[in-house]
Amino acid sequence: MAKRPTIHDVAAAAGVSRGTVSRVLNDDRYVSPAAHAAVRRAIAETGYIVNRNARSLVTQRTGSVVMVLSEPHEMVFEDPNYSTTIRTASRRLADRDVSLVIMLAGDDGDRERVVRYVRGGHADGVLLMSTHAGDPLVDELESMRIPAVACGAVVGKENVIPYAAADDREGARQMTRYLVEQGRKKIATITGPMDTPGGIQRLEGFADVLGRKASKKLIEHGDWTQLSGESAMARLLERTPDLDAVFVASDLMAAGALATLRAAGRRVPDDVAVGGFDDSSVAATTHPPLTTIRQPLAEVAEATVRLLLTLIDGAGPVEPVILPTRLIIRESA
Amino acid sequence: MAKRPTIHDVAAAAGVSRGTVSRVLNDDRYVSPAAHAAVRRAIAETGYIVNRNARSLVTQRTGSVVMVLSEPHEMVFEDPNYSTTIRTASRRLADRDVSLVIMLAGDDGDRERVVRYVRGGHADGVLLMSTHAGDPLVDELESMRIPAVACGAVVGKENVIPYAAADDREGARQMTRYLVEQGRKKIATITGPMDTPGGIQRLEGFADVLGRKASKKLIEHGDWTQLSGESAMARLLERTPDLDAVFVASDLMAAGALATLRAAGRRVPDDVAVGGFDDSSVAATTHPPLTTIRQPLAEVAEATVRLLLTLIDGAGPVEPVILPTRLIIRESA
DNA sequence: TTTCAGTCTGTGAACGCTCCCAGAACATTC
DNA sequence: GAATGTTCTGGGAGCGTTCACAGACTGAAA
Repeated sequence: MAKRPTIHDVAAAAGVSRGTVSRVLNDDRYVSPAAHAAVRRAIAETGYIVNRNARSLVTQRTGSVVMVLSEPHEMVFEDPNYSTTIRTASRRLADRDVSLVIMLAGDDGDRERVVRYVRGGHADGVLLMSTHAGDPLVDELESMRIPAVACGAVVGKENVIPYAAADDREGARQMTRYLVEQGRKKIATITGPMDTPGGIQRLEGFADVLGRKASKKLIEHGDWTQLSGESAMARLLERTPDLDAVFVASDLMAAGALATLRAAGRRVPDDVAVGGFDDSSVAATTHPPLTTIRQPLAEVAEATVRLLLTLIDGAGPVEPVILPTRLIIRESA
Repeated sequence: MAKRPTIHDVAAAAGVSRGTVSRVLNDDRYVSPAAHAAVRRAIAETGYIVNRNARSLVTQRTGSVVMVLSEPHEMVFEDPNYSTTIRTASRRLADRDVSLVIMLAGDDGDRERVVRYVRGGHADGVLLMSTHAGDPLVDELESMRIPAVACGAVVGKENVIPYAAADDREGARQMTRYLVEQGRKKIATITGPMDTPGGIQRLEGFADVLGRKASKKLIEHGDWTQLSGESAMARLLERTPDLDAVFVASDLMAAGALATLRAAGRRVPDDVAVGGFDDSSVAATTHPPLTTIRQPLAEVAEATVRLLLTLIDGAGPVEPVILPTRLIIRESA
């Protein structure tokens, strides 16, 4: 590889000094139009590209951001959201010439690595993905005072880690209301894990609409997996055979619930209406296709990035951003 | 943020010189046990973390790798493989203390950014994901002589960009053979785009088994989406109403094909057997669940990383790695 | 005792950039 | 024409490392 041109080469080619080239590079004041043009030309001629390492060394800014993916169980695989979020975030950050580093935080070793990375000053900010309640990493980041935001609230840290998220609670209300409007009388729900914002808030939305009709008997918990949806549905059916609708807090669990209902000889939606949540790719492939709540995943990711950049620029403080969901009517309800 | 300790501080604390500390840091020869211990202790005491920028500046090595995601159409969203690949790659790279930067290469602007990044010396290697035939980026990277490998072959560049991939061709043979063994006589196929390795090789495998019985009439092309699977199946059905099996080159397209078949009143698998490919998450949720071919995604990602690291270490040259697939029997065939 | 190879250590010189200061060049005002 | 600002430029210093080199200290062989 031929030696890359440095700021020196550009300066020589333009007939000015390093200082002037640096000023052009950083849009500083006080550069004569002539010098500016000469430098621009020299940069083009030499194919000069600024060396970020050298720059970071003196500015203490890195021009990159870490996205930390928590994967407590291997199961998170099933989450199709990651793809969208990673792409969207990458795109928006690139618009600002900030690069995105991905790090996993599954076990303590991983977490230690993240801390070392951040403490080493290799990132200007941190983007938390699906961080669970009580994750020690959050406290560590907090103590480092590095700009950090979460994509989806971090349960218990809503006031310390800013976040962007879909309006889970209102989404759950939309679905529950819809089921009520369809004339359903005995509406049950299968929730997500109660240490995740989706688990908690979708249940709250459900309860908001049903009030005291949302009895304990009609609530079961899953862990977002299809299998957990199957078994939760079975328990529900055993306890309340005459239920006529169920709001499932994720499409994947809803797919499981559908299987159980079919096995039990219940027709969907005739006997039992099923509502999902997410509008993920499985929603269209189930039989019948799922009526569900669409989350604006890309917008959530964009908002998260926006929050982080604001924080990094020191233009904060920032408020959480909650984005609206939408009812998608298919055939299951 | 309190000023971070430098190698100087460690040296002072340990009562040695910068050089010795550096030697300990890099496991150099010729450090006395006493000095070694003192430095280790000092590092722990001061909480010292090496500054990678400063190091990169002199070593010209960055300790990071870029993963370039091509997204020619927005559609690639549907690809559930990204998640797995990103996670696996991140994990394996982390084992070697290499960090993973994600960049998109959707349009020319993106590509230009990638080139600038790499040319700027910010990565030790490049990991190409789902790069299409004829992507100009490949030539550019080639001319930069930076270590690059692909996850899945780059069509037309198989001999210049090393890669790891699932054995698409043999996987297709497995499925086709299985359909034949089940006594199916008129077997059709829906392929992927013919500028992708999966599109090409899964068709080849199909043809390998069927020989001249794989007539043009029984072949239709899709673009990996569910919708394209629906319409391809419709065309097939119209042209050859008496087909009794179809091998679909992806699960998502297979889900589409199932919908068309159901709409046409064909029972699956009684009238028509359907075989998919990927064993992605939709495979289990379709009705009936898909018999399909499982790709070892995580292993492919691991192998890709291994190839790249070998190349970076200059321990190359390397050979492409092809990993075996497995037939997963469910109910659709 | 001298010689020599092998170990170990400290130091100056980069790496490529930005920051800051001193001073030159130019306008403007009295 | 001097005094005072304003714009612009060059170059030294320093960011935190590694690397190469020179020199000091060992112990064994001559």
